Amino acid sequence: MPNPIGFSSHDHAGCIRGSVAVVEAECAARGVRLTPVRRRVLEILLQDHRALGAYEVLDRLREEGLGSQPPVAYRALDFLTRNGFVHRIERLNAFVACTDPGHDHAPAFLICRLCDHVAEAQTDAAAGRLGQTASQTGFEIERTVLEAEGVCPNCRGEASV
Amino acid sequence: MPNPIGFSSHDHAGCIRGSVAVVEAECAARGVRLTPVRRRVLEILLQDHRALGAYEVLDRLREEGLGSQPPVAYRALDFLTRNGFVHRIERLNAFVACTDPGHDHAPAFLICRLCDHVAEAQTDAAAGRLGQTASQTGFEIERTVLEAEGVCPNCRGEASV
DNA sequence: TGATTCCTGTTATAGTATTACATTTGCGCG
DNA sequence: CGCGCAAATGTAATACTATAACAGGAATCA
Repeated sequence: MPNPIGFSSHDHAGCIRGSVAVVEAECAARGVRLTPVRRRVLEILLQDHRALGAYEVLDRLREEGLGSQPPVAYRALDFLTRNGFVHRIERLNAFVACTDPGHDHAPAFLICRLCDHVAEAQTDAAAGRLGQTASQTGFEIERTVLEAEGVCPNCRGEASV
Repeated sequence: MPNPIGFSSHDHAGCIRGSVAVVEAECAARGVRLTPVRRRVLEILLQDHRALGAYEVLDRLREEGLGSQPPVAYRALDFLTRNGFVHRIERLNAFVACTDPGHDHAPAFLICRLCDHVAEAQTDAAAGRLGQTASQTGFEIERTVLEAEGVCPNCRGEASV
């Protein structure tokens, strides 16, 4: 998959089907279960390339009778993030579907503060300047969070600050 | 100031006095007010090179009779972060005093998941791979969050995973 | 079929953050 | 001086985010 999906139009229905299929295959390969709730949460997140809060996800589940209490949503989100199918956006306390499930990667995000859309990119932050500082001091990096906030190309066109 | 303070011992009392003095001068220069609550919150954060949650800060304020409701702490923290004297750690929903107040900079953090200490470093993430992706797509980066989670040199020595 | 493990349902509660409005303080200016 | 504005604080109420704890159900495998 090329790089920064999220701010440009594309075959969205196909994009959803494709991702679900990949995740299904990955789950089978890893011997973990993509249960109905988990699958539905993934689909909900795939609908938008937007970050949704856990309670937004929960609201949708409720409408569909798939569970109505917070732990239902949090557990599904936890499963999906543990397996790399969904990423958590720390800056927003929210979640987005991974645009490239199946490959291990250190994700980075471009977050539009106007429309809340999120694009996923790749990072090698741990290899750069921060990585040098870390190795100099003996700090062992296990995970990096890299999130850039700003204005996306679509919103830049539309005047408003 | 050299680089990664936070995991090594140093003249801490002096470090606090120095930072407060710099912040005082900056406030005067910018025509903003370092009120008693704001000053105290800064000092509280300077005590540790640890990230404190807003409610931890609030507890200390309460003990000292400086305000007892959440907005008191949040407003002071907001002032301090707006002015770059304190940074917010998104990963922890918490706050640390800046180790180099007075200079505009894009901070990055090394967060130890065992002892919760935080070291501040510099970043140029917006110039690296993520910056390329951004400029290719027309995304305008305003701010970056770069936080690395792992194990600090002190905790690595002490066996426990 | 029974044991085990993983998943789900539900209640309750903990932790983080903001809105709204009343009051006070600092400060420039007539 | 004292009026008036802007900024800061005090306080109550509430919204949003997340987890603990335990009971029950479903899939898997000996």
